[in-house]
Amino acid sequence: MPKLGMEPIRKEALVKATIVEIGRVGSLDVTVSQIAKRAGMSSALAHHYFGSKEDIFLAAMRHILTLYGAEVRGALSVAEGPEGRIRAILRASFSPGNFRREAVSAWLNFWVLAQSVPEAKRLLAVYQGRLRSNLTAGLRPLAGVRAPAIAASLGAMIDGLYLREVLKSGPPDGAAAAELALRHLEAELLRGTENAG
Amino acid sequence: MPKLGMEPIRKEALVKATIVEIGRVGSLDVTVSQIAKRAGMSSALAHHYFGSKEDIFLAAMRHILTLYGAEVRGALSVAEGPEGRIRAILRASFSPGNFRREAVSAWLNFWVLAQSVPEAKRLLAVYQGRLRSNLTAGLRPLAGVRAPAIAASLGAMIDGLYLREVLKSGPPDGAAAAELALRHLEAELLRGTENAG
DNA sequence: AAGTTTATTGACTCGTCAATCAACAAAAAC
DNA sequence: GTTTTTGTTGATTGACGAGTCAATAAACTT
Repeated sequence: MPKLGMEPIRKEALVKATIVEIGRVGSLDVTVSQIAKRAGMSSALAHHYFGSKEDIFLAAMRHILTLYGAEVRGALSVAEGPEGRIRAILRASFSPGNFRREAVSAWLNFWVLAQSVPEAKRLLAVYQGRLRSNLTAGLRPLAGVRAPAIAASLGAMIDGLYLREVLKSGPPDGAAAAELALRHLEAELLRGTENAG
Repeated sequence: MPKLGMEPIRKEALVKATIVEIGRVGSLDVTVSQIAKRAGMSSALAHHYFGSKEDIFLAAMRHILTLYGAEVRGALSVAEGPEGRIRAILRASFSPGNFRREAVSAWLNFWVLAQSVPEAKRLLAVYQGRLRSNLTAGLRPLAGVRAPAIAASLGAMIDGLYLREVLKSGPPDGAAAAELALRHLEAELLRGTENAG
């Protein structure tokens, strides 16, 4: 009993199933059949809607990036003042959702994927560019011309803290990571005032 | 004409070939046959010396970690003074060797591997522990009781800068990354003196 | 010299998996 | 009401790959 307009529904189900499976296995070694089964359809249908396995992965990556982007935008929309905006970005970056097994596996594997799949690399560049842009905008009133430089180092700090938190044994602590990032920012701003004064 | 004592030679050749292949492909999707071929032997022999493909990967990971450790030790051995020791660690961490394709792929994939293979996770923890310990020791004379905290953030900064440098388009610039890490350190130390004074 | 250990590989097994295809079903268009 | 479009799957193909094994050969032991 084929209902019409299934395509977007099926695609979304496949994307979500892909992320879950990657999280379950911890790598990209997931079969199209596994994904399709979790999404409640045959593997043939997965191939029908997405042309290939790689296309499924890329769609999943876009979805993860979209989720993250939405989280940042949501946090920014209720933030007040420059420091509030920076805090909002940190809160979004270190939110519990980003530490769920699926998200962690997704990010780590997308970094690997970016090594060999140009489109994956492009997507990651888009994400990094947006993060840098958001940080720079938030920092401008606080750091003036030094905003871009501080945004760059803060961006690296965010990635590094995330990686640490994710690789360490035991439950990740996003709040602690955000705290450390803020301390880094404070230190950088402090040097700015010293140089300026 | 089987010469005796081939085992260590074969194993080393396999480990190096594994790293090269991972670098070439950009992922762990390398076959034992590919590795064995590059190492100049049959795949059966690879299975003979290492029990399984996973064992080969873990040996390769140990090798990468050993290389990195040796680089750090070498740089430390000629370093003078606390700041010199920190600089040495940064120089080793951002050395050109760590930005070679093989090393990059190795690190990224080992992070992924650590998600599902406990031994891989353990090895990464050893590496992180050593880095933290080295940084803390070097920072002690500069930062006193704040040394451990600064070491933690500097460690995250190192990983984050490495990741950025590795994921960005264009040739990586280890020197620039080391420079940013040093600036971060300066900022942290500056705050320390302010609080102390 | 007979037996054991080490080195080595080609051939093989057994499984898996991405991708394709033929076929079927229902809705829409004409 | 027939044709076309959309949805769907079971079955199949074709390839590949990890791991095993029997067989061969050289060294070392006794």
